[in-house]
Amino acid sequence: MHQEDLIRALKERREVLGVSQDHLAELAKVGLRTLKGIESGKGNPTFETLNKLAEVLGMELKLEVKKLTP
Amino acid sequence: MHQEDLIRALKERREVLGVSQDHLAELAKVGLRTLKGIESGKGNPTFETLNKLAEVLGMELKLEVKKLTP
DNA sequence: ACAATAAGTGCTTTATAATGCACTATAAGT
DNA sequence: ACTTATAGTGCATTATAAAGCACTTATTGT
Repeated sequence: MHQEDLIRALKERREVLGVSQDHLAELAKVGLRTLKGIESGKGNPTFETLNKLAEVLGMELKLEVKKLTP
Repeated sequence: MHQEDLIRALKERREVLGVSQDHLAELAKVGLRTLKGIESGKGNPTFETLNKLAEVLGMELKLEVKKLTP
């Protein structure tokens, strides 16, 4: 999953849940500026930051061996 | 996936492939010190660093909506 | 026991993620 | 047109990830 895709997934999930950046940042205990930066494609978030956001959004980060695409 | 689990998965995959930290760091274009730090549980890697390592190890990072565990 | 390979640690520097604040831009509703 | 809410941007500071270097443990093979 490339960075853009991951960010898109994050943002879409937030929007589906009808949560504002403001509110999400608060719930996930992430700086609002940080969340704004991530969603607007700037920067390179840390695992911890992504995990905090994912948690609140009912998502999870996974690291898996790639399946063959037959 | 918690940070420890993700790191364990990374390390196990490297060992299964029989690749040294040295070699993996070189292939993934990640500093050796950085990889050592990550595998020994220190720090909080960025998405980019994890992705570079995952790529070389034939793995991928995913962000998914959590499935219900019934 | 020794040598060789791999993994882990302490210290330092450099690059940059995280954060807050103030501002602008856009959209949605009245 | 004017609020109101939400999203995005610039700038500065602080915290910390990334990196290199030198060194210390394991671990493995002879």
